[in-house]
This record gives sequence, structure tokens and C-alpha cells, in this order.
Amino acid sequence: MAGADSTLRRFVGYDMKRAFNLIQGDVNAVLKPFGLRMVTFSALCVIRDTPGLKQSRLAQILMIERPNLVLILDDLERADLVVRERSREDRRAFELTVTALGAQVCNQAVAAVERHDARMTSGLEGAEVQALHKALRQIELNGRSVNDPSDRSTGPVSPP
Amino acid sequence: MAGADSTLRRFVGYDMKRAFNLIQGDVNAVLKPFGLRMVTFSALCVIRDTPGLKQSRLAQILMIERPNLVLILDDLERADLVVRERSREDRRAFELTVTALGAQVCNQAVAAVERHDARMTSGLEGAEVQALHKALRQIELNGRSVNDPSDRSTGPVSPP
DNA sequence: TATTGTTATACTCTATAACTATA
DNA sequence: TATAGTTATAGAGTATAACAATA
Repeated sequence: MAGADSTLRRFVGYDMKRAFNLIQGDVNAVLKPFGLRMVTFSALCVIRDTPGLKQSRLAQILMIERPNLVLILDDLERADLVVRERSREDRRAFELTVTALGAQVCNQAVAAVERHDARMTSGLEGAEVQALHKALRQIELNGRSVNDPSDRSTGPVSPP
Repeated sequence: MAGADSTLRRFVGYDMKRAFNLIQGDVNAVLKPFGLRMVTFSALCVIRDTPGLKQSRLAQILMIERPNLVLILDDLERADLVVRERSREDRRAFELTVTALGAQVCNQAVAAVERHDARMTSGLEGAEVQALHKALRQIELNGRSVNDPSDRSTGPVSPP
């Protein structure tokens, strides 16, 4: 038989929602022993790779609103993984860096998430996983263009 | 330069979260004129394709908790798109069917979501979109196996 | 006047326990 | 006793307005 959700299975968004819900549940379980969630893990990685980063910039990179980032950084600072230091050039802003503990936890968490990722993509060949990354990034570009009419870099929206 | 989130870009989950957030925002905007959200649209489609469906079964199919489904069906019933009727065989249960209006709105919404889907996957060839569906469904299978050790149908988890 | 970080708030989505009515 | 649907509730995640300090 066809399956009760066969109409929905035609849509990428439906397959993606189901896959993502399972990934998110599993990755949060993987990160829990480190005291991290998906979003605090993401912030920790970006700060580690970009020392001195300002909060506004981090919010842009992760596409989250500034007010929501405050709580995420409070969380990371409380766990002694990240520090906020006043910028000397612009005393409104904070420069973000990871602590020694933060760098260590980040390394271990990245390794754990890599294992999680391998589990989630098992049964797919390397080329299939690369094609998946490519497709997801193309969709991200298309979605940005839809939400921001000034971005015509890839031209997927309706022609003039 | 490498991009501040290059560590995260290695993970399927990160690319998928970003792509899905954009898809979800766009599809909800597409569905708003129909008075639908992603989840009420999904429920409407499944009910239309499976007349007489019970609420418990629908919750299983869409992988949502029964209490949350109640509000979704209240929403659809209030809009006169779906009706709940007491089952004669089991008077605890409700049988779900779409109204004539529900069938009409479902048709139009499916067409609108098909156009949304084409927009989101533009720049990808048909074979790439098919490969995307395949990869997402494999991840869903892998994720189910992780969350339910009794499901070894595809064997992606650690061997005994 | 504009920007950085913050507070407060609200709205959605999701998850769990406990209730009712039926089986 | 077990199940179907419901209620109440609590926890995330997300979005906006308004404020203080600084530019």
C-alpha cells in the first residue's frame, strides 16, 4: 500500500522535518553529557574558531536574534567555557573567547558529534553524503533569496 | 577565508537545520492565506488520503504526541476543514474525515506547496532532488533505529 | 542619531502527567 | 486493567519592543 503520508512524502520539507527531528533529538542526547545543547555547541565552535568575535557578529553567523544569544552565552559563561571581555576599541561590545576548558570540551564534543553524524548517515556512501550537503546548501541559498529579495546571487526567484 | 562556521559545516545536522528553518518559514508564509500551518497542512493531507482515520493513528503517522494533535484538530475543525465523528465500533475513538471545503483547501494548498518546493529546490537537477529524498529517508531510518533499539531492520547501529 | 548588549515579554512547538469515558 | 481522547502544564525555541551605555 501507498502509506498514509504519500502525498507529503513528495515534499522535501516533510522528509527534512522528520529527518531533522530525529537528528536533533539524537545530537542533543549526545551533547547532554557535555552540558551542551545543539545551539550552545554551535556557538562554542564558532567562538573557538573565531577568537575575539563580537556577539552581534555571532548572532548573524548563527542566524539567531541578539536577545536569544544573550541567554546562550550566559549558559556558556556559567559553565566556564566562554568569557565575555569588553572591547577596547568599542566599549559597547564584548569580545568572545573560549577558556582552556571550553577548548577541551569543544574538541571532545566535536568528536562525539562526528560519531553521531556518521551514525545518522550510515547506509549512505561518501558521495551521497557530499551530495546531501550540496543540496542542503543550495536550499539554504534559495531560502535566503526568497526571504531577502535583494539577494539575487543565484537567481532562483521569479524573473523580472 | 574559511567561514566562521566551517567546523559546523562538516555536520549534516547543521546544514539541515539552516535549510529547514528557511523552508519552514517560507512554507508557513505560503500556507498562511489558507489558514494553515505546516502541521495542520500535514494533518489535513493525511486525513484526506485516509478517511475514517483515528486520532491515535494520525499521531503515530505524523510522529506527534496525542495531546498536541488535539489542538491541531480543534484548529482544523474550527475552520470547517475536518470533522470528528464517534466511531460506532469503538465509542472512545473519533473517525476523521475532511469536509468538502477541506478537500478543496487541501488541493489548493498542495499545489501551492508544490510551487514552494520547486522554488526551494531550484538550481538542483531532478536526480539531485531524488537523491536528497533518498538521503533524508535513510537518515530517518537511522534515527529511528537509534531511538528504538528494537528496530534493527536496516542495521545501522553497532553490531552485537 | 545609531549601535551593542540587555531585559521583558509573548507566541509557538513540544513533552508529560493525570483525568474521563469507554473497552 | 488498558486504551482514546482530553486537559493542564511546563519546557524549549523564537521573535519583537524598549531600555542603558557607548559610538
